[in-house]
Amino acid sequence: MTDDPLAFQLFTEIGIIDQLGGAAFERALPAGLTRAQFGVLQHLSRRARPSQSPGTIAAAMQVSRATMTSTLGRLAKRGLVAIEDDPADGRGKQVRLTDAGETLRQACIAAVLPLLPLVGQALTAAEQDQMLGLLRKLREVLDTARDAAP
Amino acid sequence: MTDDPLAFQLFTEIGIIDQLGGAAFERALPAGLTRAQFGVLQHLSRRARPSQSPGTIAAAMQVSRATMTSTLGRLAKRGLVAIEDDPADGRGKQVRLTDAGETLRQACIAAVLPLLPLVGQALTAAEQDQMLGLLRKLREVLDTARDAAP
DNA sequence: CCGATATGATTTGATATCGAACTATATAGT
DNA sequence: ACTATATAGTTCGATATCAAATCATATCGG
Repeated sequence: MTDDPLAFQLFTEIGIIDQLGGAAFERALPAGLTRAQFGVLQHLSRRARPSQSPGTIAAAMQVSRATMTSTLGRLAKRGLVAIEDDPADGRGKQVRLTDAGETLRQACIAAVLPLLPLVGQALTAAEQDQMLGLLRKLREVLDTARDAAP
Repeated sequence: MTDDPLAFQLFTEIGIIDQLGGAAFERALPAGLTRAQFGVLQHLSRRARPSQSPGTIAAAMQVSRATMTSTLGRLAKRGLVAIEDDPADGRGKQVRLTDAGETLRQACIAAVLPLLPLVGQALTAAEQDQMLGLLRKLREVLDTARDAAP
């Protein structure tokens, strides 16, 4: 069970943590919001530009445009974002957070904050820092490899 | 963008790495096999017991029984595993790897090995070791929290 | 100016995943 | 023995995700 190559084990652990952490996260989120949906709200609220194209958001979230179409559709149906035609480009759309979206986003933050100490229970601040550095290095290489391969 | 709590950033990186790594992995896998399917083949081949119940496999893979029903169904349809009634328990099933499944599993390993050096490109062996230790600590806490919460 | 190519978004069809409801069998408790 | 409860597996309806195909509009080249 532990005779796999180190790299294999790394991805196994990462996959499990993503699953466990994501599940805990969504359990805490109000109103049946999903991680993907919260991610979009969070992304939109952090941007200086009040409105972005679906493609830009998809790239930032590292998902395909097809996925983003579907997620944005659900958010729009709940009135959390507004999607309008881009006046500057007939093909494009522009997405912005509505007031309801911003309100719910803040509620999500509040709902999720209590989970954070859990990480502190596992790792000291120094360890978290260290881990973040390692994860970033790994992510950058994977990112580069992806751009190169297809 | 980086003013999130550390723990937040950790999970963000982990999510992205899981996505990028998983995508690269599945691109390398032959015959449109998925990570989930490969995981089951791999799990079955590593066990001393030649046959396991769906529930046991689901627990080992950290997914719900419902998910495993669906994945096993697809594997069985391709003849990679055999599913039979458990003679000792009228409710249960027993799953085992077929010869075709074992053959394909080995092909998967061969197809995927070339990806591993990618990790070495990002992290030294010592760093990988360190990271694995940190990931395991985090996973264990999340695992315990999950068992406690529901 | 127009045909060729590129780009933005959507649709379609597949897989994974979950929780909840359901079926069938097993086990416990009295 | 019989009812109550627990467990194994499946089914259902959502969501996320992707690749490929499609549609509309932009842009480029000549």
